[in-house]
Amino acid sequence: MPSESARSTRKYPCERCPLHRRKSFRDFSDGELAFVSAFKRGELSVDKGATVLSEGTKTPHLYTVLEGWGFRYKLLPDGRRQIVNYVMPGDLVGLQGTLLDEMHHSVEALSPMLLCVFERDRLMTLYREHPELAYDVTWLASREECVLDDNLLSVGRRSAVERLAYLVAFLAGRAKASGLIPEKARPAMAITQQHVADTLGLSLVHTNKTVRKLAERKLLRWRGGGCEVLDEEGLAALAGWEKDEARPRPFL
Amino acid sequence: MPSESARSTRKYPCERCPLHRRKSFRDFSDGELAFVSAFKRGELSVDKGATVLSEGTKTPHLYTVLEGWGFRYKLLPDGRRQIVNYVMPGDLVGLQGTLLDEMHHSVEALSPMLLCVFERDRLMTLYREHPELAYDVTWLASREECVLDDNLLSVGRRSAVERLAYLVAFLAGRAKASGLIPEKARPAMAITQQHVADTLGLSLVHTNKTVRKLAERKLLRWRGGGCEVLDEEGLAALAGWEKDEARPRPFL
DNA sequence: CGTTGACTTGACCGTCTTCAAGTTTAGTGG
DNA sequence: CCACTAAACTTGAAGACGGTCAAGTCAACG
Repeated sequence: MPSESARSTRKYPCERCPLHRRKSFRDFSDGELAFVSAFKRGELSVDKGATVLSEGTKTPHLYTVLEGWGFRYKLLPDGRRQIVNYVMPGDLVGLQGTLLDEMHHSVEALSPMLLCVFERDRLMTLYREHPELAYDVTWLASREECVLDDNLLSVGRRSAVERLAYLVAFLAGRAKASGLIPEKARPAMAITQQHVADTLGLSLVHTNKTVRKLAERKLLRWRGGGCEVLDEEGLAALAGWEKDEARPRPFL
Repeated sequence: MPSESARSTRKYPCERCPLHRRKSFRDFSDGELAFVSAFKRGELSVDKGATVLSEGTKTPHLYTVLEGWGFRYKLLPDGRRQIVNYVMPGDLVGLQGTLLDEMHHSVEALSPMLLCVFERDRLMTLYREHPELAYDVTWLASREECVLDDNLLSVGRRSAVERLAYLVAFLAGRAKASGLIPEKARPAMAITQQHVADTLGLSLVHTNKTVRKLAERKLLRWRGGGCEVLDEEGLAALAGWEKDEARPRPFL
């Protein structure tokens, strides 16, 4: 039974999608679930450090992150790198490549990742048959835009200390909401100071000294190749930022 | 005849929409034209310097820029301002406010502007009845995301001179494609150095000195309250950037 | 002809970068 | 378990880039 065996290579059929279990994500109707289930064409799992999507290429795929996390980045010809955002469970990856024909950024895994695979050619079918889901796709694109606006404000107008505080609070908040890290425990994220530097538009050396400053103020701690958040509210206050309340959000 | 007089207050009925005339914008089918025509609820014209949309508010409207241009920006509590992008003819304004419930940025006019007014509550109808148009809306959101990625790369990783070169080339390219300025003539944009500073994440003083440097290199000229582009390719080369070819793009 | 907003300029200072070492940690094979 | 290696993190010193302060000039407008 080939179809059965093909099915069985999937870790998660849509009915048991790990995202549905989380209260921060919205529910599907039966019709939607059936459609998405058929829309899903497989799963992609990649190692930590692997490139998921590459600038300048055209993939036939579109993904939703199921497990793990990674980052989106762009490079200048001489190698300078800017991380523009992070991708976490529930995020749609590669939509730009689908709509604009070609990827304008790359995506790399920060941990082992599991992604749900869709086919870009069938996105129009989704738009035709499930307007509510199409609306959700636009919602996701719009929220990404909103996050980018915030990041731009940060990089353009905040000092190094404020930028770091904002980034850490932002990542911790999203990681909790997406189920990447437990909601109750102290947030901890496996990330390198080089990544932080490339996100904030700072040098590695200065990033290190800035981390040190926030550690002295007992707002965070750096240990074992990762960042531990000690005082989420203190960080947010320092950045002059308030997290918007987490209402159930859509996903595919 | 009230309905007649209501109609006549419009400068542009959709059949004579100034955007349709431009080759950089795609064509509507008859059905789409009819729908959009009914979707349109009015026109909004604002003076130079007026606030079109305000962070934290909820408008019942969604707009497409017909004439003029403006900028999107965010503020920190202490007044520091970051301009995140510019809006030009054909751009959809206020989509975030529609999907995310509340505006997360403000929009201000850089010239007198004329905007086409839609009602946010009817966007779902558009998604249900015209999937192709819904797809276009997502396309627009996706392209905005792409531009923001580029701006973030610029602010985070380019030097002041490179940043300015990139911005000017970027604005000139978009202004021509959107019909804001004539395609043939030397591009000139009425903008203040304070706006440029707030876009690039620089101080006004340093922006001025940077403008001066590019002027010495004969790449641009500042005169009469605006910026004149002398060497678009030289600017793009300096920024390490290449403009993507202009294929017909969607709009509402 | 005085006021206002935009642009200029110079001097000084601080943040952040670069360079050039370190040290610590985690992973690997003996 | 230990030695070896590579990657990540740390630290200090010197200097560049960009910020701040404080005066300007200039053009447009009433």
